[in-house]
Amino acid sequence: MPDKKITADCSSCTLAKRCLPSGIPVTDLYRFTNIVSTNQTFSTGDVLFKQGVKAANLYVVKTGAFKTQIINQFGDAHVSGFYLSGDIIGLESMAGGVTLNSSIAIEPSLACKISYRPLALLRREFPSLSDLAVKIYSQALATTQDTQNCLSIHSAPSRLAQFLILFSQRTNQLSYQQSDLHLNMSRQDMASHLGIAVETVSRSFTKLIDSGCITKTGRLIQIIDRTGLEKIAQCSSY
Amino acid sequence: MPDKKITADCSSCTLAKRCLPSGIPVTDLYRFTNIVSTNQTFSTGDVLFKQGVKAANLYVVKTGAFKTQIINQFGDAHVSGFYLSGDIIGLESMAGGVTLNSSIAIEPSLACKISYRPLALLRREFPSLSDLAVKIYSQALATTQDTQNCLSIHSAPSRLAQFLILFSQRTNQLSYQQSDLHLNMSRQDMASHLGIAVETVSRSFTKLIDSGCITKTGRLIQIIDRTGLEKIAQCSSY
DNA sequence: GCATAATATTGATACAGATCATTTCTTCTA
DNA sequence: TAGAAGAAATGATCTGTATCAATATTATGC
Repeated sequence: MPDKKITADCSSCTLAKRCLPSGIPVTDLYRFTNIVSTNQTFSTGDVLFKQGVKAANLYVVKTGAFKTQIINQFGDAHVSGFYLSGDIIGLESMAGGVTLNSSIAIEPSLACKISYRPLALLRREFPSLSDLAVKIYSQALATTQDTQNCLSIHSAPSRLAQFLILFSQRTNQLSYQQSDLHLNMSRQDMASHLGIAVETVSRSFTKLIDSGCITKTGRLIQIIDRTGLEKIAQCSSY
Repeated sequence: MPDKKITADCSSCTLAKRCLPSGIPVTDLYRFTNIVSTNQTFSTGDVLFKQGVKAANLYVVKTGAFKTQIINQFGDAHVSGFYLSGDIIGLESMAGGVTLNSSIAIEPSLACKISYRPLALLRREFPSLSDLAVKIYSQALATTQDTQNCLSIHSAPSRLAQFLILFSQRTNQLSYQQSDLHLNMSRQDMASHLGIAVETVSRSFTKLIDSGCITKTGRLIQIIDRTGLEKIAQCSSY
């Protein structure tokens, strides 16, 4: 019974404690695993969903990373967010019925797909799942506020510094002092997300390195002086 | 029994259809009115809640307008959002237990206060209220994404144009083509929210007026050429 | 209705970052 | 491993916006 094996995966998943199953009593977990398609594989550039189509699913990132982007009428894309292990994609389109953005894998990734409808039914049945939903949404809102705050910072190096701080907080939630971070996204994606030119991203990296706050080898960043980085991030924000 | 009169207010409220009561069966509405402090009055500058204190309440704007702002360690304030009639304030702090921003009235206003705790109990009891919560959160996320998108626009006039479009969509949800809009906030607040200098806000207004897209008398804006305004908004966004 | 303060606009200048061009580095494939 | 294609960094120039200063307009209290 290979099917059962796949859908029964949630109980042994390393993310289970942070993910939606934590909202369901262990004895009823099978109810949840029935509505999940676990561990779907995505290569870099693969699309989870396109902007403007019927919104039908949530995706939980298991490994790897995704971005969401919004494309306006002139075809300009803006990267609205990055999603890492444990993050949930598709929350903002649940009410409207139409996807507000596209979601794309930015490295080889695994994600679990959950349909809106059966999830809503489960939520109605299990109050603890309803509580979890509110908690997840509340945190998602807090995260977008952080991002928004970051975008309101003026100088490019400050904005990049703030981005690195936020990113390191998200990737190293367990050990805040962990200083290594792997930037999964291209400079192009970072530039779009931060609202600055690609070249300016590079130059800003150079400045952060010269100031002695970070080191960089490829896409691997090491934060040497977190306090210094925070000082740079706090300059010239409205 | 004046107390009863006040708490029984929701059934006759003009916002009831958009507000939380719509998630509760009419026959049980009294359960909801019991946990609401309706029509609390606020003068310009009055504070709903301060950043960094215990988060305990949601506020629904009945009339008037509020802003939320985040203050960093250096005392720089960033206006993260504006809240108008029907909007709900305090959603993002529900999970963490601590307020992530301050909320301040920007004109004489009325707001209804709802405590988190009893609301959560009601939500567990009424699945339709749980559905509504998800819908409200989803829409709130969509709104912040709009804002974020706006902040990623480069040129100041484009950003202002986009802000005006979004603002008019929010204030005139019923009649999209309505072209009058009253900007409740000061130039300072707009500047902070848009991440540009106050002077640049003024200059950008002048440009929008010169281009023939809008007219302006004080804080009252009239959109003359919506298509033109949208074109300006779409220029030079990443 | 006037005086004062607060808010908003306009002007002049300097600088940060966009843009285009070029070089260096990295990654992928044969 | 070499070569090609892509991504990232660096350089030079020019434009847009921040900043500081001054003026105009709108609100507010007496």
